[in-house]
Amino acid sequence: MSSAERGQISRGEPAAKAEHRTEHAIKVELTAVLVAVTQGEPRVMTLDAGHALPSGPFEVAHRSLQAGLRDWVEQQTHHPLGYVEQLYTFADKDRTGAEGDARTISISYLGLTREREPAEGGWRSWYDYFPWEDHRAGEPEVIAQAIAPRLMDWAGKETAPKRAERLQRARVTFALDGHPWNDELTLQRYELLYEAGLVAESCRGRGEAASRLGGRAMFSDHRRILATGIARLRAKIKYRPVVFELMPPTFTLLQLQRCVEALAGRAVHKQNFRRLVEQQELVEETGATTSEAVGRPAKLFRFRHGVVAERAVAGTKIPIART
Amino acid sequence: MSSAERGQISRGEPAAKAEHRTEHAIKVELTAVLVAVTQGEPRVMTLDAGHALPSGPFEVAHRSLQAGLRDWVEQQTHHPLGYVEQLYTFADKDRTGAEGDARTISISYLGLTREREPAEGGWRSWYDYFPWEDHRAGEPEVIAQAIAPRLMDWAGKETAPKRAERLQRARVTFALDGHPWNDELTLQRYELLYEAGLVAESCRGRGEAASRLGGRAMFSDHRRILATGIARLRAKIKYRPVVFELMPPTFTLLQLQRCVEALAGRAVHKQNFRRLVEQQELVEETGATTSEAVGRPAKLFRFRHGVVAERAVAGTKIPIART
DNA sequence: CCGACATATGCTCAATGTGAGTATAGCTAC
DNA sequence: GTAGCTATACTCACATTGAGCATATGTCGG
Repeated sequence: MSSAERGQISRGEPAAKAEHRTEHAIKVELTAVLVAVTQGEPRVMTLDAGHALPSGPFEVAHRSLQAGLRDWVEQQTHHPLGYVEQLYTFADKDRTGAEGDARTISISYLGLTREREPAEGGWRSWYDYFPWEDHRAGEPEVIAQAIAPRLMDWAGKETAPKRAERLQRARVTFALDGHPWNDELTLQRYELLYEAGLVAESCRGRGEAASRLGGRAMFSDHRRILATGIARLRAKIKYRPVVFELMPPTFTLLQLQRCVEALAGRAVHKQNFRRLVEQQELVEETGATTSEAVGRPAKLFRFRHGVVAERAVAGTKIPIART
Repeated sequence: MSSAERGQISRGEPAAKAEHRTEHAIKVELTAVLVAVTQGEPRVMTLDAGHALPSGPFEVAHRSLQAGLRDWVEQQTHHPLGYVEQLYTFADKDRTGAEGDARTISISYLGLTREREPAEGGWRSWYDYFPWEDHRAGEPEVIAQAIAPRLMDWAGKETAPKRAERLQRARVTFALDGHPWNDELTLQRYELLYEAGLVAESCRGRGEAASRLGGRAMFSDHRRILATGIARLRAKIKYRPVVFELMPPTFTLLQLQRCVEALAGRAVHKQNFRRLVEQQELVEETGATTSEAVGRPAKLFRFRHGVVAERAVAGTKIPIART
């Protein structure tokens, strides 16, 4: 048994070098993408008239990163935080807005919750920020009308090898020339638009006209963080039963489907959706039915919390239509 | 167009609160899980006689987190860093060893590379640290012999509701009672053993005897970071063509299979593996064949770099045998 | 030169999963 | 009652996947 295994060891080289650091100029910021789905729209909690995500500095007093995040979010939004998972840690020098030369590290988190009644201020549809991401009613016009031609122009400014690469990226991420739409590429799409100078954030300080793509901009790199959160959530609902964090205690299968569709930004085949949800035993009937205004009443279901323990981390497999 | 979209905005509430911070006591550490596969073993680059991962503090002078990481790794290991992706950011107060009360944030990265000739010092099989993770030749004895009974004891110390939960976690993560083995649960298994006090790291400062499970311990929370890297890589090879970052320029399909098996810690069905790799057009023949000592010569292949661009982020689908 | 042996490679088959469509049931509004 | 809507049950073709059999092409010991 080595000394390390008794917890006595002190590391050599790396620890020694650590003494020379100049860490006093590094700030650590915690940022939350807090998501809820209401009235068929995926919503994100914002501050400052929709320009910022809840965030605050990590402090020595915080027990953990998550604890610090919870403190800030509950303080700023007065909204409780349920399911939380870490997203990404950003620290690019040129992306954090006009903050001088101090370095800021943003540790971002995704939070899922049920929007409380009555509807509070900060909730906004995430498609306000990414209109090109909503394909529930087919491909949004902005892609063919504005995005595609501008990306072509942008690629055209380059010469052969680089141009081909730009064209390829545009085709794959925005489903041009018959490529299939991939809902999980939200971040890649935003980054492509950023590089192409088509979002307001990439024009900052350069005095250029803001984009006319229709998406709202945000403070600092918050829109990038939001894109990261959307991409992660879209990927995750396909193999982990996290959708239920966004649902009320009981719900109909159609409500569940609408929730998934809102998040994924695309329509799903109703019958297949039911088949999958039921045969995976993710839900159980409550016995009650809804009495909505119109149509045959639907059975009410609740999430079977048992599956989380049983299959641990198995797989949810939400079917997402491909055409 | 709002002021934010012209890049003029300064955030209200959160920015104001940020002034009260006490960030001077927070250190930011960059840590690398650098992986290579040689002689059929998945290896990780270590320092300090295998007790630490390459790491160093993030400094204001670094262009980005990745740039800082590359600097440290190349300085400490003299080994170039190829493919890199962020893993996770840790900051638990009680997991970073005996460093007083200064808070340390560890931002960890996964790096993939080809081990250089001649074999250098720091490379170690990651199964030295996690012997229970290698199921290529069936379930390792340590699970039935040592892990399972001790976890049962640990669960038995609790009363009804909590005991059931512990038992369930043990069964699912370690494939007891007929549950299938899930190779991606490396981190969950390590965390379970940590909680149960069965790894040396969780006995630190408590004077308890170190575990006899056979796994090497590491400095601070480096073994947890390594577990995170293994889990991520095992998940990723199944849907992204990252294995090729670990392969030489040309290779046979069996070599590729052995590499995947080393990483996943389980055997795969040979014919199905070939079928999948070939029909996905991940590789192309070089025209040459190997002339190994024994057996029919195998065709040599190279990775088709085109697929990365073509299918962007589509899916590799490496088949992993279930029984 | 032969046969044992080892790896490479081609092919089949059953079971399961998945996308898409048809058909029927049970409500409300008029 | 019927139009119109949603709920729910089945069907079907096709792709994917796990598993195994068969054959090809080398080396090696005699």
